[in-house]
Amino acid sequence: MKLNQTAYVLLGMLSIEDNQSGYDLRKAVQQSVGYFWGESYGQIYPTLKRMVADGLIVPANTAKGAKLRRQEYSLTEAGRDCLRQWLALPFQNDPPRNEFLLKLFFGREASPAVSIEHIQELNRRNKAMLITLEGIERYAQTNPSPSPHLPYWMLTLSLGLALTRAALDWGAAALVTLEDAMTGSGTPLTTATESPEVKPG
Amino acid sequence: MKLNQTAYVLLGMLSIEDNQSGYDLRKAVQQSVGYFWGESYGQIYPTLKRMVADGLIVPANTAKGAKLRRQEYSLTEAGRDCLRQWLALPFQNDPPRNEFLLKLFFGREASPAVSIEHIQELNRRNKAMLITLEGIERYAQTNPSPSPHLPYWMLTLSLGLALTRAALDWGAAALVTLEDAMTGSGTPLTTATESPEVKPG
DNA sequence: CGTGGCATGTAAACGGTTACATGATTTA
DNA sequence: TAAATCATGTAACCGTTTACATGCCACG
Repeated sequence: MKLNQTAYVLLGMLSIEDNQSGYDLRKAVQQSVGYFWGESYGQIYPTLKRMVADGLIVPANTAKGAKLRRQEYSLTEAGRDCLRQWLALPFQNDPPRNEFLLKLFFGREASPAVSIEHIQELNRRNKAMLITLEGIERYAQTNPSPSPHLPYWMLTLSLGLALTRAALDWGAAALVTLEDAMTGSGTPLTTATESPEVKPG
Repeated sequence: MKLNQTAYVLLGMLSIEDNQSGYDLRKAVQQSVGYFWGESYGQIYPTLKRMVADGLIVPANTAKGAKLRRQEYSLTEAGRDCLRQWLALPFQNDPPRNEFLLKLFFGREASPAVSIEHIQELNRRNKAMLITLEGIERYAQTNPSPSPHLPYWMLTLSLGLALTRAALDWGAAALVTLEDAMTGSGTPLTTATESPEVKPG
């Protein structure tokens, strides 16, 4: 019984809240771990079937209502055990692929304006991300929840905040570097014959 | 002619240094962009064939030596154009999948010791990464290269450094939080009723 | 009555990794 | 001569995304 990562996310989500449908789980993933994890229906539904076959979850009929044709699931003991075992395993470094950094690395082949635009776009995305994360942080602080999950959630949140802020700081400095080099007197970036100095600090 | 990302990496690498074989390119990728990009032979060799068929690169015989049976390639004008067009396109946010954060998010289901161990492991990996990146930085500063690529390379390097340092700072603080909560008097982590404060600055 | 959200699912295609197979050359 | 590295390639497999298909329900 070898599972894919999707299965573990679903187990985790069901460990937080039971009796969720595939649709619910997709939303839950998006709204909670969405900024560092994604799942698609094409992955979720087949995986749920498989997890039922493996005895990790059981179909559970909606107690109240049951208006729509929807299938909810809940964890079995085996499912909870499986989740715990997976949690204790060392985490894998996801195969790192950062298209932004790749384009920046090859930036010399294009006009400096291209790299500048990419950095500005990165800054825009990071600013939006920061606003989102700060909103969550504010919400958590003003609506103190007694959930035992909260400390862990706040830790993931604070890493997100720290990385986003660090990237924004870098972005501001990088723009200055590139724009200086672009408008600089003797050493335009694309035909540099001397190595421009990267100032430490 | 729709290309995969691998093709663009290879174009970029050949734009930096011409006449490289599949083997060379793999090494070049590992040694330069390895900390944010990976490529395997199973991807590189078929892609090279395709790029030849598409006229983006041409097989070039080794001028000097040619001892080993190896096939080198060099960029065509079409290949260079193709690279430039791609560079100017907006970058995609890679589907973000961070298994470390996922396990931390579900941490409540395991013992706090499990999450602590994960953070310690993350810190170990980040420390190693920091040493590597700082080594590259030191090398670049003591061996000033006149390469016009250098400013771009240094930018990618400095982002790597900034993110790694931010993650290490977070890791130290997170350990304190978790260990405090673990040994704390009234509010063990698994039944926390107060949200731990995330100190700004 | 139409739109948008709820809800489930499948099929095709893709991109990528892994394992395997082969053999030459260099270095110890 | 053994081991490490150079060097190329293929086949199987996996996980994932995307597009497509279907249809119900609530609300305006």
